[in-house]
Amino acid sequence: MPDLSAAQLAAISTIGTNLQVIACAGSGKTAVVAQRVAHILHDKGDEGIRPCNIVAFTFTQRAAAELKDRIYQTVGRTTGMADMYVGTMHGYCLQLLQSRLPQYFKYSVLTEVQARLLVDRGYDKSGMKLLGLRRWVESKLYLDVLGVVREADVDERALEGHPVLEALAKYRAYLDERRYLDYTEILAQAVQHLERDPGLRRDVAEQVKYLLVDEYQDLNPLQERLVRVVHDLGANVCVVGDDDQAIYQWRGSDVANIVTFAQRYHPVVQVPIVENFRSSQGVVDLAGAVIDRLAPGSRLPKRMVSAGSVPVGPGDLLCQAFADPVAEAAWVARKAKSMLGVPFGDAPGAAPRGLAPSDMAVLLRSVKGSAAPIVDALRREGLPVVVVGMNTLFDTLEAQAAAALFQFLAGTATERELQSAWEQADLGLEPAALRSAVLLAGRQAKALTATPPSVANGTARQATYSLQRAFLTFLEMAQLREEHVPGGRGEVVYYNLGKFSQVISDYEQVHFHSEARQKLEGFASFLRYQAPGYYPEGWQDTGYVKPDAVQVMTVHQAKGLEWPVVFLPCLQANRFPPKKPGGKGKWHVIPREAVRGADRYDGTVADERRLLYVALTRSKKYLFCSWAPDPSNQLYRRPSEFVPELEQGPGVMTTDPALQPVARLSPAPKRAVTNMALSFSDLKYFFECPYELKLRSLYGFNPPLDPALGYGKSLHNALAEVHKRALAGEVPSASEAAEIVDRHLHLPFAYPALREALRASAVDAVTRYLRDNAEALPKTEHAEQMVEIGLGGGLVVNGRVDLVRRTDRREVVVIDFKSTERAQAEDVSRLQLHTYALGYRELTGQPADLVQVYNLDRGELAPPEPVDQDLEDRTRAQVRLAAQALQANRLNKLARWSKPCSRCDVSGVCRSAPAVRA
DNA sequence: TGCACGATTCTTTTT
DNA sequence: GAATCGTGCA
Repeated sequence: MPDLSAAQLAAISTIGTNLQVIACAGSGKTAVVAQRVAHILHDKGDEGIRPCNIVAFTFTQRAAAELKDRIYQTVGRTTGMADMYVGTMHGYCLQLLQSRLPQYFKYSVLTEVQARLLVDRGYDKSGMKLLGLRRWVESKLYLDVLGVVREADVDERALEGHPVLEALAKYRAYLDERRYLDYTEILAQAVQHLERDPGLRRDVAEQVKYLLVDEYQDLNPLQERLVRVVHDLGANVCVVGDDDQAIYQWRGSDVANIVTFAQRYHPVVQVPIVENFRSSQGVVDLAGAVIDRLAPGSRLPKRMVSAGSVPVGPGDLLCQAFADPVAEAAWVARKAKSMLGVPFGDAPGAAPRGLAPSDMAVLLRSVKGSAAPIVDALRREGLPVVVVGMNTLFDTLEAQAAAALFQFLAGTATERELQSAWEQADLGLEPAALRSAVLLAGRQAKALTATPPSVANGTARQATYSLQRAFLTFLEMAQLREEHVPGGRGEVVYYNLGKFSQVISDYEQVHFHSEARQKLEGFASFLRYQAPGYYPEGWQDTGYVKPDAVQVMTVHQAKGLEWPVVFLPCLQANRFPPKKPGGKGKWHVIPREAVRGADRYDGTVADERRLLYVALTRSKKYLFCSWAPDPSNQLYRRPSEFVPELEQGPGVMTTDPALQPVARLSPAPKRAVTNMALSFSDLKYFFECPYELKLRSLYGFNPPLDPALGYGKSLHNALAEVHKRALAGEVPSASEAAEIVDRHLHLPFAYPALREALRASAVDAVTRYLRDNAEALPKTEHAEQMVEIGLGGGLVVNGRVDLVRRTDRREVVVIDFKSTERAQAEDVSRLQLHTYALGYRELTGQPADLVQVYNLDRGELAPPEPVDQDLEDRTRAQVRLAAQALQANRLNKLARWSKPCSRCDVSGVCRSAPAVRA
């Protein structure tokens, strides 16, 4: 940590009043926030302030991980850190709902795609029909509209009698009926309960004493209501942000929040931190010149100054024009290559190192429209490239092959087409194996046509047709193996097929009960017409490994990141700023005047200017802007309106002087501290089989939905309620079991007979548990307790302990519940328990004495096992080993077919069962 | 220079 | 469905 500036010190030490930190780009605000947390804990510890009294909101999970890591580094090992909330607002609200309000235990969260599928499935029930929007084609718009109505500052009077309100009510009832929350609903429900529910208000008032809000300029009105209500419950509020970096208005963020904060909260101390420690004087001056052209009234007055140690040199800042995009891309690639090994000092006084590919980024307004020529050129120069967020799934041959399987099963593709799609994909399959997979699919298709749909709703159990099983079976029959895919494409191919498996899951979760033929036909047409548009941007890669590569991404994605070298190409008119999209929009559905500040959704030149400002301030030293007319497209023939001011900006040259540095070093990537948060379930998979973890968590292969799915969780939730009530001093009696089970039982995929059977066994289990544990329950110490184990080096393991209680002899016992739904190897659950014991120690500073497993199906408490230091050390070492394997992407298959393989749902794409192999 | 017309294109993304 | 381009005409 470098010496703190006066402004930074002021921000850190102001804890007595509300605080607004106006943090310019590169002002070291993460460090400031972390230090402020440390200061609060240190200073207010005597007054009883503990980590659990502090809540910090970030905008993204990535930012949360970074902040958390920084706090850990700054605060050091303090007990109870797992109780400090550092994360997104959505995460906090969900946790609030699901830890304090039992009616929410059984709810699950829908992704955007799933919400859309659900709306299309229930066109009428979802309320969409009321607005006269077209099914499938306009469901995205419908959800956008519902988002605005729930998240914006809506003028109720202007909307009175408008059908959108009725539609929203229907949509909410529909979600409720299916026990779902969508992202907006998480916030909306939490805010509503916080504003109205006295019990919850009391709890939160008691708990939250300090609230930190990062990226405050990006909050929308609903999120601001959350901050307001927590403040009104007595929390000290500190908001950190920079109005110049507000780039999410089109999503409803309201800069007015940050501009008027001091008028709306009091008392408030405002601390501007205008020193930029990141960039050279040249970058700071250029960015300053750009942002100073914003209309003065709309921003907080400030002037960023350079406070870092990075020197400026001639040719550091360029803004060039090229003949066409290909020439531009070629220059970018050549320049990037020539920057390799250029000496660069990361910190004042630090020995310079040679720049590596990962020190460079190419920032674009839109990856989709502009990335291709640049990525090609970089690859041609032999530079490793990572493109974030480009949707390529349905363009890949393997995804098309997977889609062909379902087209074939649905009768919309021929056997020939199926076979050839898989041959085209070139996955290294044995012809005979592929042939047998195709033939089996053919037999399945035939069987489906033979069964008339009318028998579908017979009284007997209708075997549900599983799309996922069809997919996995096909892959198994075809004997697909990652290591047999030619050309080193195994990892990519598996990643894409894993994503496809998630597409199936999304569809099947919503259409689970459809009759086989209908389900197939529906899915096939979904794949053909909808899916490419439903999955707009590729998912962030989930790998833990960060390759040393040039990053290509959008400016939005670059927010909060920094590089020594930044390229900002494709500065064309109609691209940056982009031309307005046409089509039916929100304002065709809801009247503009009903939404306060409706204009901000549309995007203005000012927004684009802020976006440009964000792009420029990502650079530490080298900043290469450029544009070129695109002769193939009449829209993109002129330069962006920002190009002239960049060209005339302070210190900018319009041709590359191409000065060679005196001495080049060999490229050495900055040793990145990779923060890694592992969940207990990751660890569980890892210890069972590292490759299973890879297939499931990294690639995303999902098992077929089980009709009994949700039973284990329901039981778990029922017991969670029992324990929470016990903690509150109110132990339920065995006669309440049925009532408790009914509150928590949620079996979305069970047919009626199964549901009844499972309900009966759940009531049994809970009754038995309440009866057998009547005396032990009052000794509950923690239920559903979050624990966290810091292993150093940015590595954190977190999870939730089912139950901690005291024995008659006052020993602390950590208990985990098991139901046979997902039985697991003995040694794995032992390890898990000992990890929990470690977590308990980190949480309380006290060791746990015993660990124990309670089998819910049999109502049996296994003999307790003592925790000893030696076991703890071994567990710690083992967890660290797992993390290292994950970081190194060393997730290998088990040596041979073994017992876990027979239970593994995804073994079909890993290895053959012994019988088949013979 | 101003206007009508047809052709061509349509971003950003977290939870 | 609408924004914006180039083209052709007055």
